[in-house]
Amino acid sequence: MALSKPTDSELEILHVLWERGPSTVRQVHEQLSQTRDLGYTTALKLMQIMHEKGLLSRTEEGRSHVYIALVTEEATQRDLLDRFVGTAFRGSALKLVVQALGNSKASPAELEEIRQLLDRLDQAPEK
Amino acid sequence: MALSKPTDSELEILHVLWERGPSTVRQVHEQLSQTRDLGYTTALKLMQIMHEKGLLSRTEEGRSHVYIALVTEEATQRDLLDRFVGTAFRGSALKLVVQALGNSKASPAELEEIRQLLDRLDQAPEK
DNA sequence: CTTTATCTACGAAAAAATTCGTAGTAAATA
DNA sequence: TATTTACTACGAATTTTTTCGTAGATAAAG
Repeated sequence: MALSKPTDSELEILHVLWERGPSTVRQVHEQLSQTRDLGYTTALKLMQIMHEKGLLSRTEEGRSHVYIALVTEEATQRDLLDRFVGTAFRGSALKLVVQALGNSKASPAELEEIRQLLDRLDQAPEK
Repeated sequence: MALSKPTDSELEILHVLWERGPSTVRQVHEQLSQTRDLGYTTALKLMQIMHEKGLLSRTEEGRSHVYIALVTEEATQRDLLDRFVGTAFRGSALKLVVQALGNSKASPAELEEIRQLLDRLDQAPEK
């Protein structure tokens, strides 16, 4: 069964948890509210919902809860990317890559990194 | 002024119009309903809304309307990709490319195409 | 002990996106 | 001409996502 796609807000919270590691609502809210207007109980509610959905686990720590992401950043990105390639690029990962490289101002070092990845893909075409 | 991001449903309709060219609601609905359950008036309403938003233009053709996408597939993909890199990959186009290449089973020819693109980017680092 | 601060839980409003029914109209058909 | 068919327009119900206020509980501070 495929995970349900996290909403944009849920993704914001996941980012904080991935970055900070296990965190309280207070901590997550503090970080998010630096870049955007968000009430404390809004963050709380979101995290409660994410907990219900199985996206986060939590442990009691004194009178507050410490939340932990139950999905990894990598798995989530893989999943979101798959969907995105499907909906926005009609399934063509190649087109997406070309577009992404075209848009981005990648440094020579980064371009080199991609070359090396391509070489590895050539050598190991088998899954 | 930034375009507003098309919703998932709107994107589906845009795909049909990009593929078929100018089309009536009937034609769009026929195609969409092959892969998903969607009422005729739902498609109609969506296209009317998209017309109001300036995403589509339309001309009367007999007693029906022929709709045309006012945004190109390329521009839309560029815009969606920018947002997506931001929200899902925290702005790192490189990570997205690496992930996309890793997931996809690209053919040697496609890998070669990407190499050539990288070469062009090397040679023309100036915007 | 009383007040204040800090939590969670919960309900529900608000906003955004999706869906469809009904009405009205005009063309096509019987 | 009467009926059926194929459209659009429009209002509104539904669903999903986001947001927050209020209540209750417990710890900390006065």
